[in-house]
Amino acid sequence: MLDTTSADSIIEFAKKLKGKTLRTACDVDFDEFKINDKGGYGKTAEKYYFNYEPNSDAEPDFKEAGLELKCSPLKTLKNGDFRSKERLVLNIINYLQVHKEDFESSSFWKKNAHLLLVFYLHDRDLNLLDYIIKLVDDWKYPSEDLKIIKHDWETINQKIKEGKAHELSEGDTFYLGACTKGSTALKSFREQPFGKEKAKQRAYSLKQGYVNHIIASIAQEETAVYGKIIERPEVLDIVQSIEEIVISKFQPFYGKSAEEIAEKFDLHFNPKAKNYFASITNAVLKAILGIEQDKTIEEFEKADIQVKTIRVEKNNRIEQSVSFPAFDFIQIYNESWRESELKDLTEKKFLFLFFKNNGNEYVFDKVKFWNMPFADRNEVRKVWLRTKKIIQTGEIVKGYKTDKNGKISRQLNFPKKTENNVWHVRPHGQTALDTKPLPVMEKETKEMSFTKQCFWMNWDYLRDEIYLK
DNA sequence: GCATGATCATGC
DNA sequence: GCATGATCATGC
Repeated sequence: MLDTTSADSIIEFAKKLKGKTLRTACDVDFDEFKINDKGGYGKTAEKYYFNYEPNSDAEPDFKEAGLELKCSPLKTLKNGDFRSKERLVLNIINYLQVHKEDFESSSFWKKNAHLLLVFYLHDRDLNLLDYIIKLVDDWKYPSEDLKIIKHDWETINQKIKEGKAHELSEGDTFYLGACTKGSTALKSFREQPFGKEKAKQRAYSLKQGYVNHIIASIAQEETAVYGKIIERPEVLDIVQSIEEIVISKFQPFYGKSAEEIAEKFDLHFNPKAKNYFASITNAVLKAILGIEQDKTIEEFEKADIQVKTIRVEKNNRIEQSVSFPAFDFIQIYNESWRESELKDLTEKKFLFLFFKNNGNEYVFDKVKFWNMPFADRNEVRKVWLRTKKIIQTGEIVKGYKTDKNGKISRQLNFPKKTENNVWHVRPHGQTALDTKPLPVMEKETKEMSFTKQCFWMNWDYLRDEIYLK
């Protein structure tokens, strides 16, 4: 018998879901219901497994036990490991109220201090009732994480107090994000207390990287995989944030050459490799932060930080724009901007490591944390929409060019660097023959695949908005 | 074998 | 000098 006043009893009951599906776990004839709406999974579990009516109260779902139920999808990696399919969305940020709260008495903390997590394996071909439940456990934030989450919560509050709720971005924070929630329609815009501009509705959320950390922790793989930057949580009481800790650790190396740094850490990389500087910075990042080389940087993973190594020339010119992984034409074709990977990327936090050419070598210049300002995110959106349009029409190739060696290259219609101040599209594969499938036949080549492409951040945008600022 | 994080090479 | 299409070394 489920005792809804006891957290232990509820958790124990929930754990019986492991290995089952909602259809097999609930004593209900689901053929009588139609369940397919978004959020349907959690509602169904609440109603038919835990036997209570879903609500949107400010209190946790299991009020007496202080337990908030969250159901969330997993995906499987090629090696069989589980990862979170998405961020974990928590309660809506009430812009008109939260500025009066402090963390300990906040609506966020009241509702989400103790989570009951049900992770199921998502499969687009299945009815949600048939998703297999893989991991079930409760979650309380370890004290070192909680300090970062509290700092994140305060960062979000600060922006609201400055009348900038409409400019909120997930990249503002590390573990706890302010993610958009609800439709893009006008009705999902909200008043904010200190600004005239209406702000898109957002919810507190645990970043995908942080959810992965929870999953690893539940699956007890954690110690094998992760290293930590912050060994002693009390450090955070003195220093303000992850940003300041990382920057302070890098500062002693400013002015040293890449070779000097590599030598100091006994690192050996091929200087001709295109990722030479990235290899060094990645290894040094770990060395400086006191992390073993075969581990990943836990705090960075949890916060989904994008690390980019950049070479700057003497005149502050940055020779190369910044690339990202090749995109999937079919995915873009099927998605809206709101669902897109690129929209997520524009809300991520970046760590840039700059090396500057002093005439005969590249010297470690500085590091900079950054996330994209509101107005520029909209520019990226425009580039994405144009890219999608081109994929939809199948008009990718504009023409051909032959160089003096008789080598033919194609001219493409994808958004070029000259068309937008922030962002563009260019090829990104092993060769021009390295392709990905298309949803619509390319009109010129008559092929159902095309040379891999990716989004790029314009180098002059990087120089003006990040390096020189 | 391919994703990744980059740089190279050509021509205007 | 810079835009653009193409390509490379590495690691898993």
